[in-house]
Amino acid sequence: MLQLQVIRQNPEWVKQRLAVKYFADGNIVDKILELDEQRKKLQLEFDNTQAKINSGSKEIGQLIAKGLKKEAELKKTEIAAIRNSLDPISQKLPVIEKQLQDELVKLPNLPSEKVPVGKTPQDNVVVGEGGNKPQLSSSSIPHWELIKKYDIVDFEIGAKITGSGFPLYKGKGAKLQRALIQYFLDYNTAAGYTEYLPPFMVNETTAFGTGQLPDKEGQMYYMQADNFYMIPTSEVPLTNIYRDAILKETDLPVKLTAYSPCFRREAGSFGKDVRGLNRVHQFDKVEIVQLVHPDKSYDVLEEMVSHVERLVQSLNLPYRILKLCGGDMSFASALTYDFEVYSAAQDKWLEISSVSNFETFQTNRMKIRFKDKTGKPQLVHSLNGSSLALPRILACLLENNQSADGIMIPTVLIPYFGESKI
RNA sequence: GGAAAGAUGCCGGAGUGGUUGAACGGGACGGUCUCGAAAACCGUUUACCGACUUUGUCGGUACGAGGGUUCGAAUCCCUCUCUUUCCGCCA
Repeated sequence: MLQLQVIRQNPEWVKQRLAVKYFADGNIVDKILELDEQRKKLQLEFDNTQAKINSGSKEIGQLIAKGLKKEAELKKTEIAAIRNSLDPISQKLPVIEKQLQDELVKLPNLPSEKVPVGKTPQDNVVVGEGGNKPQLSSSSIPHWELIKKYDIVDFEIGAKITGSGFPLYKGKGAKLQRALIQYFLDYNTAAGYTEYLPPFMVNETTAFGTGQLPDKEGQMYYMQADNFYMIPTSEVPLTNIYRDAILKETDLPVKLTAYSPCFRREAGSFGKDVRGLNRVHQFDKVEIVQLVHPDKSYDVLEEMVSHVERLVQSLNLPYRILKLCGGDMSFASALTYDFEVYSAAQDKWLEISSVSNFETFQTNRMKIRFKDKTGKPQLVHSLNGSSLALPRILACLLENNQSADGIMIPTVLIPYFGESKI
């Protein structure tokens, strides 16, 4: 959620920045300013009337204390009349406030000045790459065939148990997941991130805090009986740990990491992009989150990108880093880098991490603040990134490392996996 | 799932209708003292909204959340949420 203050101060600039994200409805900005004016006017009226009631009530108390019953009764009817005049205001005020809020949450975050102009994924800018694309033999096969060959992931039984898109990992497949999770977590904690294991279901307030609600209900699994949502990423519970908190400046940066399964309905996805492990309803991911001083968030973003880059490098996968253009960015982000690994048997780049700076967009919703040097509370900046998402990593490992001898496990994973190949 | 108790400021904890934004204690911060520190003493210490003569003054809101009674509610009533203890069930 954008800060009202920012919109007030420079509405035209806000509209310009929104246009970079191809958010066309600039009228919302004007509507917000208008509602804000109305709200202020009502607020003033309310405050003044309430002040009269408060001082009048105090007088009544004093009159009663002096035993001046008659005068007190007189005053009572006087105040009651003022009270009645307050009713229409106190009914109208929350309505306007709600309208203002409803408009405010419709606006996406403003893209940073660093965001490349562009509308589609073709306009994203490659800012880094590494690793070598493997030369596979003609007999090489895609991962959805490899998992059958080695009997390590079973989609049919997953579908039998739950439905399509719920893979069942088996044997060495299951163990490799565990190895990857543990390796990723160890890597993150070694860099100073505190490990958490959060709840996998969250309430409405929490889902609102990170921007999943409103409007993205359809992407989350929902437990009607309890009004809970299955988390689409552990970013949601992790960032909400600090909802409504006022931190000390010396507490920053706050660095959090967690493993969790992620649940996504992926309503509307279809076609060959969803084959095998490319797109599933439940997958495992290790996430990193940071809450930082506003002056430092863009440095921290770069630091998180290189943190993830070193992790990808350690797995010996060919990768590239994209800076997303305005049109391809998510609702809440101010600047996003995507990591993609090259899946050789599919001849395709697969997204395995997305690292973003949200500036105050999330923290304004959650009211995560710190006290600056003057003692005033100020919103912190929030950032997060995948470090890393597992299924596509697995797909690439299987495809790129296939050989006549089996699938070769990257050296860094051998201590966790216990073997050098599948 | 059943029963009981409870939810107050950074923390502990008073407060059952009228200067209580909140006693008392602790913490934190500032000061005095000291070579320095401890102790002692003095002082300060919430957030949000708004107005203005905008490093300040004033008004409003907030004692789990929402609603109600009243001239006036932390205090009375209703609903909900959460916590603790006991019982039941259970990995």
